[in-house]
Amino acid sequence: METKEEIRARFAPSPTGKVHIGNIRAAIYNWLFARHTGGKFLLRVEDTDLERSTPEAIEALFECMKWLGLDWDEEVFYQTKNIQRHLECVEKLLSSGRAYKIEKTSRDGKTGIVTMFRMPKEGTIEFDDIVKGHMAKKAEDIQDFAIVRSDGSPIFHIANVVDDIDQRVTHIIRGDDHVENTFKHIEIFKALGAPVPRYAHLSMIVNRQGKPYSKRDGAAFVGEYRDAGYLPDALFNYLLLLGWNPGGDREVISRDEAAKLFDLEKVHVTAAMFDPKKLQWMNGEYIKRMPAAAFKEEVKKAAAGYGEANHTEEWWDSLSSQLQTRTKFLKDLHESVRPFFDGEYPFEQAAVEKRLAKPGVKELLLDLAARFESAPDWNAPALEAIVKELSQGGGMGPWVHPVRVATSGRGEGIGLFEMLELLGRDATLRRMRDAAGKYAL
RNA sequence: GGCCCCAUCGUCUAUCGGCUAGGACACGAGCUUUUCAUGCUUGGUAGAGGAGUUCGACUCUCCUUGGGGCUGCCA
Repeated sequence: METKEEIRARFAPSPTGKVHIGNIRAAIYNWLFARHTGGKFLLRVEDTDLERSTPEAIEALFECMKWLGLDWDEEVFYQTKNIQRHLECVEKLLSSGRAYKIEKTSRDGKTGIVTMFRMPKEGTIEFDDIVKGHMAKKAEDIQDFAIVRSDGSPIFHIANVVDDIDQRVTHIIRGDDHVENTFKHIEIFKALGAPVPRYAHLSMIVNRQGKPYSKRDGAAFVGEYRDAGYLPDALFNYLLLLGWNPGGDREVISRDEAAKLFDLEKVHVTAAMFDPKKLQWMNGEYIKRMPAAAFKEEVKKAAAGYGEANHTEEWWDSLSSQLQTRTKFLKDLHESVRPFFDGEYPFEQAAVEKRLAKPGVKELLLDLAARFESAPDWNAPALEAIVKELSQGGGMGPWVHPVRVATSGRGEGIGLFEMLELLGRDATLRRMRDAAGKYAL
């Protein structure tokens, strides 16, 4: 009886300081596959490019993984620590005749001895890709290729395969750009007497022109989305949908649910175009679905530094519930929360011109301030009743707009009367009168 | 050039031979509304082209066209 093989998937980026969204999608699919199957998700750092693989770059990679909730199993595997093994395996290939040394001249004109891997000269190499299906290629169509440089350092092909053997990787889920390499790598696995893992090649994320999405097309790195205020779960969900869906019409899918439903076989073969608009929508969905308490914490965080007002929890609850449906990005909170606190707040030029710098507005504000002052209760319904009475059944716009700009400096925000309630009587009256003097005609 | 892969609304996609081709984003209209949103209702837009298989093809086969990938002492 054969014991059931443990599934081991891996994400093996070379750290460059920034993690590309296409790359992280591969990480997401690996993670999902491992979590779905109950297998292991391994992280291997292919840090053989000493120039770029700085400690900072590696740290940035970890950070990005953590931000997206991509926790890995076992210790991080560093490719540079396995160079001895790579070279040992090359020796084996050399002695079995599957590798040979030859003098070559590189593109930049330097001549030296490199070690080449010998491909078979006839027959076909084939494998069943979990997403692309059956793949076959005539051996004669693939050239022998270098595995050790003239300076003695192992090249990607051998390092990658040996590491996969040593990490006992059973499933290789990676970018489409590696399909051709797969035919080569399969031969190395065989030549080394190792079992050939299963492969799944993911299509690329492309731009409007159908070319691989790059930094020229917009934000291409995970860090940029974090800095722009995207929620990690929203990015995760959006990237997940770019090439896979659970069937039916479900779109907003939690990480756990995705892990439950994920199926590599249903991953699309076709390239997917990146749509920032839909990502933005997805982010809004996640903000709307945030637990109220969590959102309130974000509001408080955004307000930190605007002066210490002793607001009650009810006050914060009210503010944050008003804000939650109108917030597209958490980082916008810092600005939208500003008028609710004492101290300077900016007046938007356009809003001032449109709503305050008009004849009659000064009297209107002063008159309304007086009426507000004698309001029996300071709450939204009471204030609304006052304006409603003034408007005599017509629209409340002529009163509402100037008051909003006068008290917040901006043309938009949460419901006006809710805002005034939160602002309180003193601040509201003071601001209305100040603005009447400063800006209104 | 050679080899490999791909092809449904503008975009992401559902469909696994029966389709009046469904959903989401984006866009338009409307309702709700003090603003901005949310919410609700609603509109338009798709199977690259050509053969074949079949009672029946978006779904299967072939060709054409178009797109992408690879073709390094990069990964």
